Amino acid sequence: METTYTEENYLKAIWSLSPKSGKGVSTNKLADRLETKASSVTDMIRRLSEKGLVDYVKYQGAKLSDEGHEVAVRVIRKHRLWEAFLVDKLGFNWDEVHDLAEQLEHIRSAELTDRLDAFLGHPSFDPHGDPIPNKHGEFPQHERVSLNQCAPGDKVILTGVSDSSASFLQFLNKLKLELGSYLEVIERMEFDQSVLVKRSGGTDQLLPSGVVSQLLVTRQKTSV
Amino acid sequence: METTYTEENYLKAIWSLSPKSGKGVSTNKLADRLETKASSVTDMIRRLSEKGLVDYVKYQGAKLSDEGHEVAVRVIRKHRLWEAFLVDKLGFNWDEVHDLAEQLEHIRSAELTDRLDAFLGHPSFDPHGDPIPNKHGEFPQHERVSLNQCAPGDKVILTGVSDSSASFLQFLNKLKLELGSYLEVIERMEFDQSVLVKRSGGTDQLLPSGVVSQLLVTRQKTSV
DNA sequence: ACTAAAATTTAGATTAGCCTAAAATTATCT
DNA sequence: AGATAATTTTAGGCTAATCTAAATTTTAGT
Repeated sequence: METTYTEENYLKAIWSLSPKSGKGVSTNKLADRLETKASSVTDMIRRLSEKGLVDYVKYQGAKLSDEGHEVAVRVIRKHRLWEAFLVDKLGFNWDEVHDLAEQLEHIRSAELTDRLDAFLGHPSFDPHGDPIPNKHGEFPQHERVSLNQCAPGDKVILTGVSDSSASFLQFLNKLKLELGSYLEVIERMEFDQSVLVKRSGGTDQLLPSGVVSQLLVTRQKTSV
Repeated sequence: METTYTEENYLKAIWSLSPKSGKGVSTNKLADRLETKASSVTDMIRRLSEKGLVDYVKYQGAKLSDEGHEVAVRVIRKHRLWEAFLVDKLGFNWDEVHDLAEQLEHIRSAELTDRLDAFLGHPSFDPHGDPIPNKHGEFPQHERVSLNQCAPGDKVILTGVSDSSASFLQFLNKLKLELGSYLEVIERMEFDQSVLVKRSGGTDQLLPSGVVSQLLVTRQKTSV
């Protein structure tokens, strides 16, 4: 089955917006994500449905079919591998690579993808900390939680962010936070829900609640 | 100026088919190269002409404008750099990479192109021996020398002959040598000054000294 | 030079992806 | 439940890139 760039972008958007409930993704949400109009989305969804890539019932949003899911995961794999390449090999900053990967993810060649994967040493996570599915579409095991959900005493590694906007990523740079950063939760401030953490150097740092809620971490050790 | 993939492919085709005479490239030649119909070519040429990328006079073919030439060379630069990447870094064979490079050449990012260039060590030639223009669009100097003057280890492209007699050219055909052929000098035989070379397929071939002295080559990479 | 052949352009259609405006459906609020 | 708001779909059009078939222009042969 041949898919166009645009179709792949729709499938990817449906994948990432799909609620755990198993419900369809609404037309407006897709239009919003894809920066297009609801009517265009309806159009495309119907075409994807005719191709068997999406299950679609009028007024009930779009769900990926098994085949659509496969295509979406393949594109996501390529996106994340290219991001890893751009950062690890070409020296880009992790906040500069998204738009480039949006282009590179559509290059068609399973052989290229697999060779790139090998060249990079079969990485499990991309520079944003997102998991990279393997060639069979399987995601690596990992349990990530929001820093919000951590208790004083938790020792964690920053493995991802919920907000990938440039302004947020630049703010993180200012805070000297990056993927792989080690943090120990000291205390959550009652006053405004900001969180005091200890950094690997031993220095303390106060993280505003707006930041805390966007940080995804993997627990190294849970207190209590 | 924004250019679509298709426009870039047209510009590239015009570039590579442009005769030295300075005449335009004919509609049919372009249709042939681009595997499309003459009427489609006329259409596109007119659009490129309106954009100022091509100089076009009805029935007289297409010539690149200065701006069109710039665009074409930028695409060619990307194509050849990606080919070098695929072969040198990912281990593809040089005859497997063309179609992939046809996709990758359209990735839009001067920054990426320049970083890739640096990552590859600013190569002057791609795996097919074609010169890679630098970021200013300048092609590397190619100095032609007689194959006689090459040392073992030199990697060269056949770019000319000193003897244009029919009998010599027919002999070259027999030897399957043509302009653009890639050769790696293995050894010069003391006995009769014939030269052992490795051809692109990996096979060795012995060239009699009479032939060697008439072949003009461009060094891709000099040993020593 | 004239005519036949070849090359090129024009005319009119098609498809993917998008748009606006209007109509239809579903959700929400008293 | 009924009215209104929000969401979604339909209808009708647009553009880029392509096609076929017909018309035009150039080239080549005698």
